[in-house]
Amino acid sequence: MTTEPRREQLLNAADRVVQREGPSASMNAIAAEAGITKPILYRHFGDRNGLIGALTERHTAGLLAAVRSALNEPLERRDRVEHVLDVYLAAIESRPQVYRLLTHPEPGDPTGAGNALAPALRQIAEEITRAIQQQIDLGQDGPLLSETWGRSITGMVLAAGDWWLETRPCPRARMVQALADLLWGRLSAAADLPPMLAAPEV
Amino acid sequence: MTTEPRREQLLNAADRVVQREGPSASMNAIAAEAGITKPILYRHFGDRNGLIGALTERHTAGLLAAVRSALNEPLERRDRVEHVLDVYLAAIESRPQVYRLLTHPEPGDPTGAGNALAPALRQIAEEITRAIQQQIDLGQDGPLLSETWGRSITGMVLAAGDWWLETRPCPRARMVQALADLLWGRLSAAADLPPMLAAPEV
DNA sequence: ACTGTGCTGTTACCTCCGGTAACATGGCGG
DNA sequence: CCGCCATGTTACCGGAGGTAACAGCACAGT
Repeated sequence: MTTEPRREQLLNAADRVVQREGPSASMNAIAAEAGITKPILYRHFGDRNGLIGALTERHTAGLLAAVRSALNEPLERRDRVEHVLDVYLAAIESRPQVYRLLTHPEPGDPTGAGNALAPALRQIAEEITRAIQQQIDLGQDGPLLSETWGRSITGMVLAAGDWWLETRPCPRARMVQALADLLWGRLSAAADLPPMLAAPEV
Repeated sequence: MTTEPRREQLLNAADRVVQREGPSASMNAIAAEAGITKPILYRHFGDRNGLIGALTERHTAGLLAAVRSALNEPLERRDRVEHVLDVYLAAIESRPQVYRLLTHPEPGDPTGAGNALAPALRQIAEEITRAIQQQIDLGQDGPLLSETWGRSITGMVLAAGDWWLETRPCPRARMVQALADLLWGRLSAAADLPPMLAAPEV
């Protein structure tokens, strides 16, 4: 009963084919990779969402634990935030396909049809919310702000991380700085630029 | 040649059925709504992505123009940012289904397979980048920061907006404040809370 | 008046997907 | 020896996106 070895084998096969073909891999492909046929997969996982869910749960644990631990590191606040950002970026950098599975749930999901955030990201958002709530004094607006910010920061880092992975505009450390600077209000602190009155010629 | 009226009719039908059934509406359903059959749709739009693309382009224009104009409003920086946030939230509030279509491109898209941001959002991100670049003095890091922040802010507002639409935790104006506060570095400015040594026992 | 051209529309089909029903094995405890 | 249960199979269903081939119809040009 400890971990149901057959299930693990099937998940390993699914993992391989997802790494190779991306999250839209078909059930047939996964079954073939496992050397069997579809109905067995359905017996073990119910439906496709069950399989993908089991697959993501596997990887979510690690990412979530890493982020959570980073959120509780005993550092100055800025350093802690940078540490969290670095942990996330390092994670998605090390295994892009896996992270893509976690962060971009492809299929038409009838359950909660409009979620921007995949389950793994929702958990991260909740973790951030919790950390804000118990580490930072935001007065009576605390609950609303921390919830909003948890989602916001998650979405922000998701989008930024995707873009960074695609285009690699700078090393990771610099990206961490750029994101932390944004959260630290550098957007509001910087000086104005004189308005462009007309497009300069040439 | 001016606007190809037949195409417009078909897009109107597609619009109706998407409003009703969400972005995963089938080609058959759209054809039926238009009172015709599938091959005509394919003659006009090539494939499903073509149809959805044409449909989104229609609505993207409005949203993009609204955001762009808000970004160039002659206000104090904080007020300008709040204005942009309010414009976006008001837009997604007024027609959620349409904006779900714009912001969450459901299908397995082989083109640029990992984008967190739909085309409409990519354009918004670029708009924000441009605004930052020509309004704010960020020194030599300007280009990198503005690009990063453009994507980041877009992702942040996307995630926050989705969550807000789903759960409606507060009126729009308050949400605008919460997001602007985050961008203004309130996360870094707030006081520490004393560390919880152990879970209180009630 | 005839014919070509181009758009409108149809029916019928293909492939592939997620998912299921029904049946065939093989090991293992009573 | 007998169930029992998990393993595996083939064959199918409904519905998705997409295509081929054919049928009207309207309007130009000769």
